[in-house]
Amino acid sequence: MKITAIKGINDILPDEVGKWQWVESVARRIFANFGFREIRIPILEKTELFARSIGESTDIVEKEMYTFPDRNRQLLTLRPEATASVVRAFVQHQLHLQPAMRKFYTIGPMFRHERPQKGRYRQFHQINVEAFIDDPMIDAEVIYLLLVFLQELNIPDIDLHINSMGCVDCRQPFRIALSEYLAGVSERLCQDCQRRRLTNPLRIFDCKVESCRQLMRDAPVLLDHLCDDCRSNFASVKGHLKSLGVIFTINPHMVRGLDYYTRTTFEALTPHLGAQNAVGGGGRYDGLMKILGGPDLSGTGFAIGMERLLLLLAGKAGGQQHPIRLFVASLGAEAQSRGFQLVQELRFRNLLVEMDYESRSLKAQLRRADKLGATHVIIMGENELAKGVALLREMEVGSQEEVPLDGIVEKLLQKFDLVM
RNA sequence: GUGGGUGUAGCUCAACAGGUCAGAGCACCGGGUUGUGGCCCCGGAGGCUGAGGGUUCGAGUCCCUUCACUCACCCCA
Repeated sequence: MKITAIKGINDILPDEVGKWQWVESVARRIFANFGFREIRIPILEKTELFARSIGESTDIVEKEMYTFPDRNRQLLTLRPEATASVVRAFVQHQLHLQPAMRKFYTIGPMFRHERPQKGRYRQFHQINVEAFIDDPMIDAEVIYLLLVFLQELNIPDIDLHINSMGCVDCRQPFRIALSEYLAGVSERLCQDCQRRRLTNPLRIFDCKVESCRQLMRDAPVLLDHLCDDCRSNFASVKGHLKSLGVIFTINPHMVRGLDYYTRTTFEALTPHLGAQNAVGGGGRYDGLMKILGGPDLSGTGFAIGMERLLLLLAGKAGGQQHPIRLFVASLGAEAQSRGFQLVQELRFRNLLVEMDYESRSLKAQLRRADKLGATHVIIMGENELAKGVALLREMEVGSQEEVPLDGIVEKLLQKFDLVM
């Protein structure tokens, strides 16, 4: 029985890594322009952190977390999302005392024990952005940043949906109104929604069953029940978005999976992800930091699914491996040893060089050099060694010239413009 | 957790209704040039056809079990 990777937890092979690095570098560049600073948070946290932040009765906490006791019998969890950790770190290090430290991003793996499918894996990667500033302007900025980033990557057909989830004050009366409505139509809901009605009524807005959708068309909507503060806050966010030329759809039925969202929520949707439709999503969370024992600062953030992003990028060129520049081919033990030394010295001097470690035919070595994309090859055999030279072959044209071994390193560095 | 699809060489896939069916292309290795790449030609290596059991004279092909992958439901990035 061969040991394989765990279901839904995949290797990223060298040929794909270029794309990952490219996406990450674009993210770092743009986020930096927007004043966000990278923060690196642990992959493992105390289970309590997620239970308290995400919400005890969410699917994530109830059945999707990788949770286990460590050797001291403390319950630990592989993070299913990043926001809780960023907030925890912010609170733990008292970063609110440094007013210039309010905007963060982080990139890394998350874990959820779900059945894998297209665009959904048990270990998946997110790019997260969080800003702890209480102003509708920051909501608009964060949304704008998400769109700018996706645009920079040339992701096609992105549709931005926004909604407001209100605050504790307006959500409570609304829940009651919704529950009353649902109780009235309960028998006409699908099986799943019958269950949702009691566990998470808001989710019924997400149901794909046509009959449920019809019923929900007449259901009360949170947007109509916003309190004055929330209403004007939402208006302000929309105003700022418009001022930035952002095109959006107000989707009063959009529901997000984590309990901590308040007021502004948003998703970047695409039709190209199979059963999935969100590449990125996020929103504002008012009470989270206080729940986690910190100051009462609100936050706004989003998460982008890396794998989903890469699916949308598939087929497009993205970050190639640097082709090597020089290949050193040698014939005979003596020459091979000299070649080995030459290769290491050139590498030390910052040149991308490769060689063949099995003593193969010159033909085989040149073939390898070609495969690796070398523009030049040094050929060293007994004949050359005896004359105290090496051959420098230009692959493109197939010409070669003799180069004295004496001072060959400097000569090559000059050739590749690497002399200091 | 539930349902559908698929499992044949490293990769992508063939093999009519069970009977030379274990193959092709790419990749890999070697030769064509006693020491010279890409194109071309020739050759080679590589698979107990996911695993186990059953039906049959005979199974990659049919049946059962199991595992894996995949898509979808659920849920979410």
